[in-house]
Order: sequence, then C-alpha cells, then structure tokens
Amino acid sequence: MKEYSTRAKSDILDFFKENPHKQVSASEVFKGLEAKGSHLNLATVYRNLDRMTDEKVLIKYKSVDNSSSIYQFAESMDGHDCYNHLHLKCRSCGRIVHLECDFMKEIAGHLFEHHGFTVSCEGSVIMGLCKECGND
Amino acid sequence: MKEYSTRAKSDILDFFKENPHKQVSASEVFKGLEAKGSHLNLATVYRNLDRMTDEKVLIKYKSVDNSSSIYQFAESMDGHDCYNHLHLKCRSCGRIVHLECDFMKEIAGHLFEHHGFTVSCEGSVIMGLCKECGND
DNA sequence: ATAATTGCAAACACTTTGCACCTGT
DNA sequence: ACAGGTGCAAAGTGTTTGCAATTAT
Repeated sequence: MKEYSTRAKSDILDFFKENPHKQVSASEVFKGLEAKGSHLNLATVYRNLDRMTDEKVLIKYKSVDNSSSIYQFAESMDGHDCYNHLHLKCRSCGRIVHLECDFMKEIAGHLFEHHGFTVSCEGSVIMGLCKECGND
Repeated sequence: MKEYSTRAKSDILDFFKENPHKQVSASEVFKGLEAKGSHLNLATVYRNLDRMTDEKVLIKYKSVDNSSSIYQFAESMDGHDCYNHLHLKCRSCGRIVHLECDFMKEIAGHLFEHHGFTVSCEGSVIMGLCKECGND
C-alpha cells in the first residue's frame, strides 16, 4: 500500500512541526488548521493522525481526564528508544522526560528482585513536575 | 446530603466484594449484576460508581486502551496511602502492586536530584508483569 | 413529607465507518 | 487507469443529564 502525499497529510505534519512539544487532540489539530485557512474534515484528521501514529511519526497518549486522545510529534523525541526507558510526565506543562540514565536499570532490578515484578516501559508513566514547572 | 441505602448501591457493593481484585468497567458491573438477577439501569450503575469513587470506596482507573474507565474495590488496598507510593500494574492480570518500600524514596530522590523532577504518585503507573504472571 | 435515588430516553463528546467522489501516481 | 485519500453523513462507544416516578428516611 503506497502512500500518496496529500495536502491534508502535509498540513497536519506542518502543524506538528510548528508545535513540536505540544500534545494536541484531533479537534485541536482541526481547529489549528482551520485557523490557518486549511479546512479539513475532522474524519480526515483522525485518519491521518492514526496513520501517522502507525508510522511512528506521532505518539499517541491519553489526555489526563481520559476523555480523548492526544498526539505529539515523535521527532521531538528522536533518537530515543522509548521502549527501554520510563517516561516522566509533567503534570503542569505536559512535557515528557525520558529516563534514559543507568538508574533505570536499578529500578528494574529492584522491582524484579524485591517484588518479582518485570518492568516493561510501554504504558508506564511517572507523573510529577518538571524542572521548569516545579519552581512555583 | 444524606445518603440513602438502596438496593442498587448494596448490589454494586456486593459485586465488588465478590471480586475484590478485579478491575471492571461500568458495563461489566451492569452485566455481572444482570447475571445475578439484579437488573439496574446503566445510568444508575454509572451514578453509583461515581458516588462510590467520590467516597473512596472504589478507585477509578483508565482501561489500557483508553476506551473506558474501570473501577476497583478500594478495600483491596486498605491501609495503603496510595498518594505516597508508586503503583506497579500487571499487564496480564491487572493486579496492582503497591511500591511501599524505602526504594520509593530513592526513586524520588534520584529523579529530583538528577532530573529536577518532583514525583507525585497520583496517576503514575509502572507497567509490567507481576510475580505470578511473569513465569510463562 | 421530602430529599435522595431510580429508570428512561435523549443528549453528549469523541471516534469510526460506508460510500461516492476526487487526487496522486 | 487505479490505488489511495477525502468529505459527508450516519453510526458507534462510553458517559452524562433532565425529568417524572419511586423509594428511603
């Protein structure tokens, strides 16, 4: 199945490139593009977000209140192998911090030795406040 | 606002007492009660689950696929102060393990010192396989 | 008596789908 | 020409709400 390059696709991609660290819902993408004069159908937005998530161009999360899905440009985490480290998520700004240090091994080691628990990173999140947001 | 004790409420509570470690969705509660001959309206189930969550009789989570909310009997974690430790969640059986050991402090300490990140436990989850499910 | 709770149907928000039409290759 | 993408409207999910009827106190 060969991919065509369409206006919808490139407009959506542009939107994420312009907002590399934001996490946005489908309707926010829709409205954002609308504001720039790019009128897409919501269903088209959904279809493209799905596709881009499959292609790992985007990363899909659940919004805090669980009412919807939100997407983030994956390139803002490029180079990261996100299946082998935990993610810290800032409750305030939504930023994702990748816990790629050796301490990760200690955590996995402790959980396995003392709790018989085998960590797998997919879906794991540690919530809190990041460096910037923690100082208020 | 004084609470009345109604059949709906006690049937739902019974259901959770019979399934203390299960995490179930509103419709699973609905169907489970239906099977036992207790016919409630789905809206009533939702309203009671909400109430019981407010009263902290239940704990509300998001299902793995984010499509719905799931509830668990809080008593199965009684005595735990769940706002001060992380939770390990088994990807296979759904069991929640409370990370109440001192290692928790090390995690929080490391994240703060090395990553400027202030952990807060609410909403944090570390996914993986528990002792029982890990051996297959 | 009266305040809380229920059932029902309708409304909601978010997401998905069928299908005819359009576009990129 | 034809596979892939789009718009539109309709359908689907899970959840919430307004309201009249019912039930617990």
